[in-house]
This record gives sequence, C-alpha cells and structure tokens, in this order.
Amino acid sequence: MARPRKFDPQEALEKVTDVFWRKGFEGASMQEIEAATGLNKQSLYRLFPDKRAMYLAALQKYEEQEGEPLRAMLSGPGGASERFKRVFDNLVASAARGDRRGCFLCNAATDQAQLDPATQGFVSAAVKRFERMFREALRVSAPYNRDREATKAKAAALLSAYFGLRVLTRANAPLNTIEAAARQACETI
Amino acid sequence: MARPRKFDPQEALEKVTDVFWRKGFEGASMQEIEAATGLNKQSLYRLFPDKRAMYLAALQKYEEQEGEPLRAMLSGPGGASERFKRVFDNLVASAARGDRRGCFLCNAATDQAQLDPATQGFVSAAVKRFERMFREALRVSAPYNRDREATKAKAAALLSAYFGLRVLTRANAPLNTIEAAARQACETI
DNA sequence: GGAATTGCGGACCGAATGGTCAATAATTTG
DNA sequence: CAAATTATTGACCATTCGGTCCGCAATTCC
Repeated sequence: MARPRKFDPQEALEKVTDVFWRKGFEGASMQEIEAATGLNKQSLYRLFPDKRAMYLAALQKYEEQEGEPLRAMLSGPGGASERFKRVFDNLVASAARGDRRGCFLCNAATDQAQLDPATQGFVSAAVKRFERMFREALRVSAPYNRDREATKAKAAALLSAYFGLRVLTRANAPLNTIEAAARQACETI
Repeated sequence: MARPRKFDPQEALEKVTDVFWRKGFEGASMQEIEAATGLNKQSLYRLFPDKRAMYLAALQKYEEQEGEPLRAMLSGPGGASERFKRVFDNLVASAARGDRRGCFLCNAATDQAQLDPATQGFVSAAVKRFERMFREALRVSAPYNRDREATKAKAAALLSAYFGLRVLTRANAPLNTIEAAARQACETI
C-alpha cells in the first residue's frame, strides 16, 4: 500500500498556475515552482511528467478557475448588454486594484501558442469555448436572438475587445484608457 | 584606427528582432541569435551590453519598422473610417497569409512588461504613441474633429480591438472570427 | 515481522544559459 | 615599421536548467 501524499495536488496546482501565469512558460523555472509550492521537484515530477504537462494542467486549472465567474456573469440576470457590462466592469475593477496579471490564456496565446503544438491546441480550443460563451450571452437579446450572423460578428468583436483589454492591462495602460475601451465595447451591443 | 566591422549592425538587429518577436525574451537563446545572425556572441556583445539591451533595441527596431506602414495607412487619403479599414484589412490579410507572429509590441506587453521595468517603460510609452496616432487619424472625421472625449474613447476602443486581434491571430483563431472582429471594429467609427 | 507500493528529500546529472577571456586580425596614423 | 584601437574567433566560465537517481519513509495487507 502506497505512502499517502503529504500535500494536496489541487492546492499545489493552484500555486503552479500562479507562477506560470505571472512568469510564462520559459520564465518560470522549476526552482521557482518548488519554492512557490514548498515541494521538492521530485514530488512535482510524480504529479506531472514534465514541465510542459505542468503548464498545460495550469492552463486548464486557470480556465476552470476564471471561466466559472465569467460564465456566471454571462448567464446571470439582465440582457446581453448588462451581462457584458458585468464582465468588462470586473476586468476594469481588477486593473484598478493593481492586478496586472492579465489573462493567463491570453498570455499563453501570445507567448507559447506558436511555439508548442499542445499549447496551441489548448489555446485554440479555449478561445472557441470563450467565443461560444459570448454568443450564448448575446442571444438573450435582440437582434442576436434571431440574427446568427450579427451574433457571430458581435461575439468576435467582444472577444477581441476582451483580449485587447487584457493586453492593455498587462502593458500598464492608464486606467482611463482601459475604462474607456471597456465602456465602448459594451455600448456597441 | 579600429578594425572595421564585417557585418552591418542594422542588418544584424533586424535578424535579432525577428528571433525575439517569434520566441520572446526568455525563449530566444543567445545561441539561436548567433545562428540567426551568423555572428559570434562576442560580436553581438560588442554591439549590445547584454541580452536585455538587445531585446529593447529589437523592440525599438520593430516599432520603427512596423510603425511606419501603420502611420502611412493612418495618414493617407480618406476619412477616419477608410484609414482604419486599411489598418484592419492589412492585419487580416497578414493572418490570411499565415503570418501568425502577431505584434511584437503586444507580445512584449503580455510577456515581459510585468517582469522587467525597462521593457515596461518602453511598452507603456509605445502604447501611448499608438494611441496618439489613432487619435490623430480619428480627428479627420466628425464627430472626432470636435469632440475630444469621443475621440479618446474611440481611440481606446480601436487600440483594444487592434491588440485583441493580434492575440486572436497568435491564438490561431479562425480567419472568419478575425475578419468579423476587424469589420466590426471599423463599423463603429 | 516482511512485502509491496508509492512518497519524500537531497544529491546528482548533462546540457544549456548568458556572459567573459585572450590571442589574433584589420585598419589608420605617424 | 610600431602603436593604437576595435573586431573576430573560439574557447572558456560559473550558474542554472529540466530532469533523474537512490536511500529512506509511510502506509496497508498478510
């Protein structure tokens, strides 16, 4: 009978996620991850076969963690406009709080998607999931509840605005620029 | 009298820029840069004091190289709408050609701006320069030629759309998504 | 108690990293 | 020619990198 683990793998993965989110794949060293988790490398290698697998697991964890509140905001009460307002207000509030981590998915897209096939696969699929979420949220209001093309176009535009705002956040753009862009995105719905 | 260089520093810098653009700061090794330039590391260190200086020089080179065509598109004939249409059409065409490098500035924002003060300084300033360029291009048309607040807001929104599209490009989003988002961005002007 | 199984910890590994060193080379000037 | 100056080359450096090894540890089962 195997010796039980002294740590919670999910808790470790959350810490791993945070390091990769901040530092990116290449910038996060195994030593740093050791320090962040308080675990010895060998313990980490018993959980994940290699650094890339760890990174992909972190991306998935991030999507679960951040996707949930996003989904909640997009499926709560109100019309499409109100729903997206909640999302963009939340994004602005986070930047206002000084949280400049941006979006790990967005970071991974620019950082790794063109360099690693597995990351690209994940990122592409995740972007599609986001897009689908946006489409569904739009469909609660006219004209999106009956015009498929308008829905697709608007979802794409909002997705683009969302990612662009994430970049501006990470670039330390002034808060009023971020606010203005967020407001504009909502006003077009 | 010093021995003359056997290579053109500007040409070398262009090659360096390409490597950093594709691989990012951490992902691009000096060995790779050696190979791309055909130069020995010591020759490169005679041009730049260290890797970071090289990276910053590459970012600057990129802004010069890519900023020029962007400026031309935004200052050529036509109203604001036509001008931005040119920019976004160009971006879509590049993605259609399979060029998924995205925007080095955008990549640097997500990748390095929160990790290195010098990069953040550069990126922040460059984003402001882009924003100013966008404002100027908007001012050739109503209502932006007389409404400062509307101009600022629209410039911020277009900047956000521009960067978002760059992320979608890098994420291998389907071309129709990119096209739709680009078209939507222009239609709001 | 021993066997089986997996976990922990620290040492270890070969390769890669960013950067440096020193001999030689190329140019101008006097 | 020698001196001065910077360029080139290839070897070298200490550290870091992602990953592995192995002895000891912890648990259950018989």
